[in-house]
Amino acid sequence: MRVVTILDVAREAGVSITTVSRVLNHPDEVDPNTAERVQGVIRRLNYVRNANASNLKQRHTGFAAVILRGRRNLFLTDLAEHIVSLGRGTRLQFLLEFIDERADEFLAARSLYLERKLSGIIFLGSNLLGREQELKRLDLPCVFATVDASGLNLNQVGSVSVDNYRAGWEAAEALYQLGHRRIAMLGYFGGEADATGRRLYGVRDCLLSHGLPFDEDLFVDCSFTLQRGWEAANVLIDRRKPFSAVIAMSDTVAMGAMKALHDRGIRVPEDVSVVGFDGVEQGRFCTPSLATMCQPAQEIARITLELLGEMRAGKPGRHVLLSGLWQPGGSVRAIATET
Amino acid sequence: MRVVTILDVAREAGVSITTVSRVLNHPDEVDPNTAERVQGVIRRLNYVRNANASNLKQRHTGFAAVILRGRRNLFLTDLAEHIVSLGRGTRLQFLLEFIDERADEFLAARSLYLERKLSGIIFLGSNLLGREQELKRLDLPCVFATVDASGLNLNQVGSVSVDNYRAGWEAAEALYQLGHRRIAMLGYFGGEADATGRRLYGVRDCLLSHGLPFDEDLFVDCSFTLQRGWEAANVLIDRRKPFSAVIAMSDTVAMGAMKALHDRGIRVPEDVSVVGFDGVEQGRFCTPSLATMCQPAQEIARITLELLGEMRAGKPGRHVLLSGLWQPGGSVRAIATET
DNA sequence: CTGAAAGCGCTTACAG
DNA sequence: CTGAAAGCGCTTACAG
Repeated sequence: MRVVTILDVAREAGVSITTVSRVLNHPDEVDPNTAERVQGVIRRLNYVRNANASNLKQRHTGFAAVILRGRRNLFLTDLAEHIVSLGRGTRLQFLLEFIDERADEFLAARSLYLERKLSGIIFLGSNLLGREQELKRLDLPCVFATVDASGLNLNQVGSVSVDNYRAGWEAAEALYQLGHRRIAMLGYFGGEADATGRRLYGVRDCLLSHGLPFDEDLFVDCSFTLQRGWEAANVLIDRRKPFSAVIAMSDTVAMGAMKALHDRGIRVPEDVSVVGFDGVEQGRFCTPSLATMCQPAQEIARITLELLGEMRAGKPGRHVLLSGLWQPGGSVRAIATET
Repeated sequence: MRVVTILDVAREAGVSITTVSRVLNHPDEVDPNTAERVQGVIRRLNYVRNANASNLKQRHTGFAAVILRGRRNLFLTDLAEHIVSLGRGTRLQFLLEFIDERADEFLAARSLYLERKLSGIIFLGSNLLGREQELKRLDLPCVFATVDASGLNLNQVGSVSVDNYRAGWEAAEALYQLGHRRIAMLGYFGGEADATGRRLYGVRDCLLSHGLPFDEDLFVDCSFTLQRGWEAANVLIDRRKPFSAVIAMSDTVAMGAMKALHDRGIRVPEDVSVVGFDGVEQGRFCTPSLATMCQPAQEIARITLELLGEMRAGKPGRHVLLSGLWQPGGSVRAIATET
């Protein structure tokens, strides 16, 4: 396959390669007529710039890694897809890495960095707890999507996430308003620096604010797969403590739990209401449809790229907090207030 | 951060850059003592080769693209994940591209190739129909996963897929044996060169072999998302032609259809049995669980990498056919044979 | 076994 | 607004 280069375009358009390059990189510095003619030739010849040559000059690799922790997490997969797709327009190419939910994402980041000389890293579903040193060592623009990293206060770090604490609170409040008092929780207590940990704190504090105690027996720790959600709900049921609602820290877990409830002859929402977190498409197609606290995936993806771009341009990282959006669903119902 | 180049290493080791390059690429062509000394300097200086410069000169870049057509196709996403994960051990790095289900994957492949000088392409969910010329033009190792490309007979092309025709036949046969005679189909008639097209032919021919006519009214064309499956099932219901079972050409479509049936007050499996295709995890957590014809994702991923490796080593492409595996589920039931 | 030199395709500071 | 020329960091055919 004969490869079309910038020289072919230049010859065909009767200009120098400098001008062609300018049309590509700084179109406003070129005479509009010339630019148009060159563009025409580019299209006609199907010219595609050689990224290797381009990046060689510009002294960067044009690669950013997207490290996705939690292979089976529908929301993160979705988010990754949005990011990769949005990135197509830009000069960045994304290397998508899937790592295990409880694997070390900083280790993965570091070896990728050395291998590929990345110009940025995007972390999806990371847990920041006690990792400040590792992060500092990385020394390149990092964006955390879905986790608030403002606590770290590093220049090369930005983040975008929903206000997980508030979102957790609001989800619990929604159930409280519907009359629920015995609310079980399925999730992972990752602590203050963890997205889902914050959700749990939000839920707990909402309940406490209403004078409801945090009941250990109504909490089951689980990681974020359908299978684990199913298992966790079974554990919960086996404890034989009454509950009228379940808040799962992700839709995937919620869907696994719905299945478990059904398998045990417990009806949703007649016997138990179920609430998820994330707003994945699958939840809307469950039976009953899953009520959930949505994270705006599109917007998170867009802002992630924006933040990465800013840091690559030398600006300090920012930390963006978005609101969760409550999505009603058939999986919850109002009940007579429990005593 | 000062970047260490091959020149720094050369100076430090007291040799030419040619020799350093040789140590990197053809160590056996260098005097062992020299090689060792250079290696020492490389380590001491933490030299990492600039991939852009290297790739600019070299034939193969160490990058292969995975082009996933059908963003919302759970099975393909799963498969992509397996491939990327398996690839971690090898020298290949995968660039994952998501393109729209009915977009042109060869166009995407071509521009990625030109931009990044790929050393291979993996197509997930491709439709080969009439694309032989485009494929030939690509002129680099290509593997089609989930589509049988043996009909093309190109040296640089390999494929691995389940025997979709047979799998379609067997799914239909399973329903036939349970007494079903009026079997509706949801999917996309992509023709002989399309994975799901073959499934549909298999279903049709199985029905014909039992003397059942192919009824246009019981077929609805739809692409592979939950939403489209939901819509297609509604179209089907609106036609008011009786049917006792639905075969969907993917689990995603089947799950959308189950929701639609439920929304319209039609019970699964009491009123209608539903069968999917793929074997995604979500199907097992549906209510009722989805009976489906599984594709072995792990194995497809493994063989895909194997085939790519073989072709990069100069061997001709092979075409591997696997068997689909029938997975029973609560979404089907036996009925009294219709007349 | 080793090195000087050409060149991969592009970008940009400089001169006009 | 445009072009000639230097150079990004590497690989390899060629000569020694």
